[in-house]
Amino acid sequence: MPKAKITREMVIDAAFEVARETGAENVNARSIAARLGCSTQPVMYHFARIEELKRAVYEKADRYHTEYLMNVKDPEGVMLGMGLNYIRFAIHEPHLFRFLFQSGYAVGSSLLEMMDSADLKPILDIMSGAMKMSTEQTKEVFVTIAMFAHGYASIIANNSLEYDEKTVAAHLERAYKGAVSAVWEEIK
Amino acid sequence: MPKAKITREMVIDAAFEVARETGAENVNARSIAARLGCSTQPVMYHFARIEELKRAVYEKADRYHTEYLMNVKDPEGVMLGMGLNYIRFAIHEPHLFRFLFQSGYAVGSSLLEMMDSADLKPILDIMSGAMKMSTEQTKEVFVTIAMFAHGYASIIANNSLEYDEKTVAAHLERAYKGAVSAVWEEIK
DNA sequence: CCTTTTTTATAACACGTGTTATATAACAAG
DNA sequence: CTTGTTATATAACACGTGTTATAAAAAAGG
Repeated sequence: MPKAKITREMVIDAAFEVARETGAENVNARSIAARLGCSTQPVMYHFARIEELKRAVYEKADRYHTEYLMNVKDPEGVMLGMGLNYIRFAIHEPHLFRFLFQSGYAVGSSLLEMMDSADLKPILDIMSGAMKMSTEQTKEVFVTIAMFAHGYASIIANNSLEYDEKTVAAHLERAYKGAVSAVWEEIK
Repeated sequence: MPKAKITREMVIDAAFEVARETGAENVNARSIAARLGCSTQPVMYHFARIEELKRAVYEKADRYHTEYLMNVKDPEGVMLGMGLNYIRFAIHEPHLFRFLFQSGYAVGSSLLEMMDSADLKPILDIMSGAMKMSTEQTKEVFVTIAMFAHGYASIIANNSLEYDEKTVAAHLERAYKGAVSAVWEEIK
């Protein structure tokens, strides 16, 4: 049994780069084969259906995105930092952003379900501590910031325009301050 | 010169309905012809390139969207009302929403350019009056609400899930209150 | 009613993509 | 070195879409 020259991982990596550079709609047997300098057979050998390959690329993109968001130094400003990273991702990886959020590959969970997911729990706890708020209050601020960041990011990813990160940061910060003060207002 | 049984407008209308019901990616000569109960020729007769038809459908969708947003009774709550309409549109017309904002047909203007567009000026003035704020302050609140609404709407349009308008309205209202108080904070 | 022009129908071709068939090449085991 | 399995190459088919060719049908003007 000769071992494959073209491994499954090589196929995924090539497809990921195609998706990243030109969009996931360009992931197909022939384009990936061309990038690997081989025929379409190695691709079809590892993935009987192209759909499977796209799913694998989606999952890789999802991991990359999560890692990208997590890259926050200051634990005091986790929410703001993650929000900014969310938008920066859209600026630097618009094709991946669109693949992740506009291609129908995402598992369909509603916003409110997402808020209660196990993955988010520890992050919300960290934010909660840094912001000196209850988990419920933190969630409220988070929803506002998440929607704001997603909206901003969506516009950027779909219009491939230059955006000044300073301006974006200023807008995000204002939204953040507002969301926080809205929570304090509710108490009074 | 016999008059056409299938008019240009009938073609656009049929294409609009296809886009609205099943997505703009399904607008093609054969699907439109089938809906009109004719061959592909009447379609190609009025639109030599399918791209032209899609552009016409885009413009119709754009007008429909604008009209949808404008349907606000209470002039006191224009901004909130328009924000809610923006999200409601995504709930009820997800395919049109995606066509309008995620298909690459939108003319590429940056957010800040859009804020200074002539179309928006009168609306901002109305909001400004109702909110007892300067135009600059109104713009600041508007950016926050617009991004929030667009983010919320994008998530809804891309996940085809049921959303409770009451819940959405509550979230939007909180974001609105926060954005307003953030502006007042800046003054102090 | 006939002619001319316009509108429509039918059919075909080009091209990209998914997928499959067939055969060759390469390697591990004996 | 032979052999059998595996990995790859080449080629082909199916199918959907854009587009074009050709000709028939239909109406307006005379």
